[in-house]
Amino acid sequence: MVALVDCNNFYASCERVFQPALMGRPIVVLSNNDGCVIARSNEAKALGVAMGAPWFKVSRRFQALGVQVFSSNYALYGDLSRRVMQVLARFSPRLEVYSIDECFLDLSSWRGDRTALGAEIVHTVQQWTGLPVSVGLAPTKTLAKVANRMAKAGHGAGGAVLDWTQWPAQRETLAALPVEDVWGVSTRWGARLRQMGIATALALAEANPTRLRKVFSVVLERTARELAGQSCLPLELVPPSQRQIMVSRSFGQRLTQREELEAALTAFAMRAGEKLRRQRLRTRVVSVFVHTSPFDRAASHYANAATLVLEHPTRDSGRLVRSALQGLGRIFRPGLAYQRAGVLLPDLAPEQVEQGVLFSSAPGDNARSDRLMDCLDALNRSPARRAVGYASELQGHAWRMRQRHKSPASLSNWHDLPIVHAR
DNA sequence: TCTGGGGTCCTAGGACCC
DNA sequence: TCTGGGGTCCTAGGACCC
Repeated sequence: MVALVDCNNFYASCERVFQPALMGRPIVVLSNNDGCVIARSNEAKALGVAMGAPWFKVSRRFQALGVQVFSSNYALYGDLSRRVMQVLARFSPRLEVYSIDECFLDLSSWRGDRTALGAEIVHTVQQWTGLPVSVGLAPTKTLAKVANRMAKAGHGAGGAVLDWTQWPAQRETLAALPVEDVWGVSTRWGARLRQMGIATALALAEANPTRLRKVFSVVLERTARELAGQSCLPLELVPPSQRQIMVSRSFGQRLTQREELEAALTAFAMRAGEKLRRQRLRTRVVSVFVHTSPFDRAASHYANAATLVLEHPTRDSGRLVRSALQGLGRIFRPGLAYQRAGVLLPDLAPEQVEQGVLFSSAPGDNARSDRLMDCLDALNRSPARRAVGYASELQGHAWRMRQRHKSPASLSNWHDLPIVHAR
């Protein structure tokens, strides 16, 4: 038995925690660079704001309707997410943090009233973090997703809680659920399934699993079996080690100068190094990519990547920066308007095990480099954020993203701490 | 003027091994 | 006329997730 706890309209709800006056009002949160709509409050959904809509195209219309807009504030969302997960861990030590706003809990050993437990989870998270959540209970993860969806729609017996095993209208619910709304089925597979006459979750649950595996893959077969009540996706209680690290951004404006791109890639490589070291990993490969905007009509689209295989795995930001700039040298074409770039570390290894190299001339990371990196990380940790870096980052700042509607970092910056006045 | 940023898994095919 | 049978590893591409 598994519970899926999912925060309602997470980013929008986070913005309300420190601005309660926004309760009941339509809110949207934008992607980096204030590009697209990536989260909407229920009120904004009701007004017809589409998920993924380019904000510059629809902002006039919706701001006239009173929609409040926010740039994304991941410092805030990440901190609130951590707090929610801490609360949930009190209810079951066996949990899988599935995403920034979702968590699966193993309740198979819970003997009490499950709906009551769900209601207590909803109440506690609300009271301790200020965030609304919904709970779906079911024998499989995929069905827990369905149950959560029903709970959010207000069908649950306990308000925001729905126990699938107690739900009298299972078949009707699955029959009314479009197949592409099932977890693990998106538009492409949905279209192909419809061609096969499988248009609803019920039809998928009753489809022949072997045929699904043959036509699609074992992934869809599992989804179908899960819908039919057979658990195929175990809880991942221990998060597996990360396989790759990526840092990439769209620029605040188009870049044409190589030095500007170098500045951006320096910052990205630095950030990648921080992520690498936080997880106690090294990388053997540094890949760098740039591209122009696919939406720019004037010029033809250019996208390219360069991959550098290092002689020794490294966790040294200096090495990452040098490799990234070297890679850029291979793919930079003058005269283009670059819109985005990134650094990818696709081949990670644990920090402490290192494969030796038989014919090696270059030195790998040494104790001195390790100490330097630890020192760098210590200096750059909050509150002295971004205290020390590499000089090539100073060659330009035009790449930095637009964030015209950002709320304060109320939980992660002393200067942004809310002040409560008492009388 | 302006269109996000991360990740994962699976499969097929090619290269290699004995 | 005719040329085996079993493996592994790696990568690219395509799908999915939030």
